[in-house]
Amino acid sequence: MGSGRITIEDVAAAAGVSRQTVTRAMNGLPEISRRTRELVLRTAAELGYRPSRFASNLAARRKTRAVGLVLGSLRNPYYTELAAELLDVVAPRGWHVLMASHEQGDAVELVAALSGQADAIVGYFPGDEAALVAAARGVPLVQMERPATVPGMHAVVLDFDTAIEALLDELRARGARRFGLVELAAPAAGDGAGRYRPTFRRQAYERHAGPDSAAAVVVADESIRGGADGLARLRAAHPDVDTVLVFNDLMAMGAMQQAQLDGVAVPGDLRVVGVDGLSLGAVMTPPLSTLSIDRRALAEEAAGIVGTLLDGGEPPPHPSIVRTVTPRPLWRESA
Amino acid sequence: MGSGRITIEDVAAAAGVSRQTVTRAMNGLPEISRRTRELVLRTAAELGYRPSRFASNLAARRKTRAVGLVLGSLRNPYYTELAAELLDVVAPRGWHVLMASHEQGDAVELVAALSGQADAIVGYFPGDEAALVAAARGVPLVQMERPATVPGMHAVVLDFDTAIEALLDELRARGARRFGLVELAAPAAGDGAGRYRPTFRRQAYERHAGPDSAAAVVVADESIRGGADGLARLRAAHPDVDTVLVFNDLMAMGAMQQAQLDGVAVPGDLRVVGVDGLSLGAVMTPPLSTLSIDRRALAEEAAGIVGTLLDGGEPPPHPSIVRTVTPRPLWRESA
DNA sequence: TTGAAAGCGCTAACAT
DNA sequence: ATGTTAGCGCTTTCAA
Repeated sequence: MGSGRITIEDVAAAAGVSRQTVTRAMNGLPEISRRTRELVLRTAAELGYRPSRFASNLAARRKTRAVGLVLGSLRNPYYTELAAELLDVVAPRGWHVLMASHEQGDAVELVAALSGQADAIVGYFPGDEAALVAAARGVPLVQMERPATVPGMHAVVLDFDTAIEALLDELRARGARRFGLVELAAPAAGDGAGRYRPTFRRQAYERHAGPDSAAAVVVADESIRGGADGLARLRAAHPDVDTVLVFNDLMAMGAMQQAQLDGVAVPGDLRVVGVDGLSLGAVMTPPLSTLSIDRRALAEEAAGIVGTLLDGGEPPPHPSIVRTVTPRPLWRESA
Repeated sequence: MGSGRITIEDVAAAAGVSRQTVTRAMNGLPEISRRTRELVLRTAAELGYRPSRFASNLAARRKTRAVGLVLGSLRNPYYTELAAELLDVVAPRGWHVLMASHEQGDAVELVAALSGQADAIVGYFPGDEAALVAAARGVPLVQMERPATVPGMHAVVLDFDTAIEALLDELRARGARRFGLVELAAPAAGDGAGRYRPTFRRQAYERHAGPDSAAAVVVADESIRGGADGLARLRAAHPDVDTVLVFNDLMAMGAMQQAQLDGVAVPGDLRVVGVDGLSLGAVMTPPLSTLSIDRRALAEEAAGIVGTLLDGGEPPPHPSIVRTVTPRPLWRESA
């Protein structure tokens, strides 16, 4: 007895029909009688037959598309809301989405693993771009929030320079005099662990916050706790800060929590502004003002790039495609 | 000129080597000289060659596994935290995860689509089980929070009866006299739209809340707004309710918001308890007490079932496997 | 170190 | 309504 898997051939033999008839029954094709269809389906079920998805996709005319999505963490609503948007955007095109997060490994490892199952990979890839492209083995990569610098890498970037300049201007108009920033710390583990590099958000902040405020920066972990902790350290070092920009909304929630704990009135004593535009921010007390990133636009741009690459008719190699999305302030009550 | 895709054959021809040599170069196998490897890699890049994932997976000895995950919505942190746990659980086994949500279509449609790309599908499947199993075409289904009643369907269920009885007892000990429930409304669209069926949570509530409280139930949408709205209606109809159980934490957040808006002190005037155990609940004011569902356990049980089915050595058909997880109260400050 | 032959398991034309 | 013949594009023996 062959010990391998049960194939279409086994079913055909058991049912006393041809392979083709089994295909017709399994896939609900029309050219088959009710009787034989049911016979085939029954014997397939009895044998526990399961079509090989690789074989059927290889033989089939229409290949189904799949895109890999690499996120920082599924525990940060920013990423999951982005994932939600991407699903919404690609579902109508019939694309599948394979999910992965940095919590499971190096970006390079994730890309290598996904490259065997996806036709394109989009998301956040910290690390060396050349290494990423090599790991992708020809599968196109679309990177978020960082420009593409090598062939095979494409990008959707965020224009924080424009956005943060406008944000700070408006905050000044609302009375802000002394800014502070709770910036993202270097990742503790994985790719590039411990190697801190100023984020684009910080760079934009330092360019526009004014000389007094540019130095009022602390780094903190990407979590609610991290934000709380960061605010405490910021206020200890810079008691005169009256307006704080926090790296993202999750951390800003922690900062607001800390402010409340310390008896600091928001926005009376301290204006707090996050970045992301999470809908959850509206449930805070007071509701969180934020520099909102249009996740739908990000998802659409990324999907657009993938579409161009995969279905654009142009044969590879393709020059890097880069699109830009500009965040916009969402004024609620914390600033 | 053939207008089809670029195959390994094209690369082999262009590089003047055999197909096999191209495979060796692309996959980083040892038995090849540096020179030819680089030659092959270069010409592959120039031609824009991308290996067919279907062909390579079909031919390869080691088949990679993929599990489909069907969730209600990626905009509800409960589901995304569950997804995070599932990723953590399956990543060490090298399984891929294909994501889908009810926002993109009927459970039956989603299952049909995923069945072509996944080796098993787990998650939430409202709708007729027989139809789901038929749509899965032999791919095993593992359903959450609903027992399996047909072959091909397996399940991880939640013991709300035990959990809610214990919860209500403890609430009584804390002074609760009159309970109310904000229950989930029927979905507005998709599968089974408009057809309301009492949830297991409601059934358990009605069994244990006592005759006076069993009737104090309103239904509301699965969203923050829905929860706010639900609490308003509950209090209008049953002003004497002093303790409210809300279908999930997301809705409970809305309820807490509404209470604050109406000047109702929590937990002084009204105890509020959610269900899920979201970490975000800790950031509310006051922090949300909740009947916590152990998402890690859910994910582990589901993955365990899939493992048994796929790698258990037993040939299909398999009898339905059902495992149980019991939610436990997580006392914070809202009750 | 490289090449030739033989599948992997299925679907798509074309018969019949 | 059913069977037959060719592939799909790659990896794996095995031989050179």
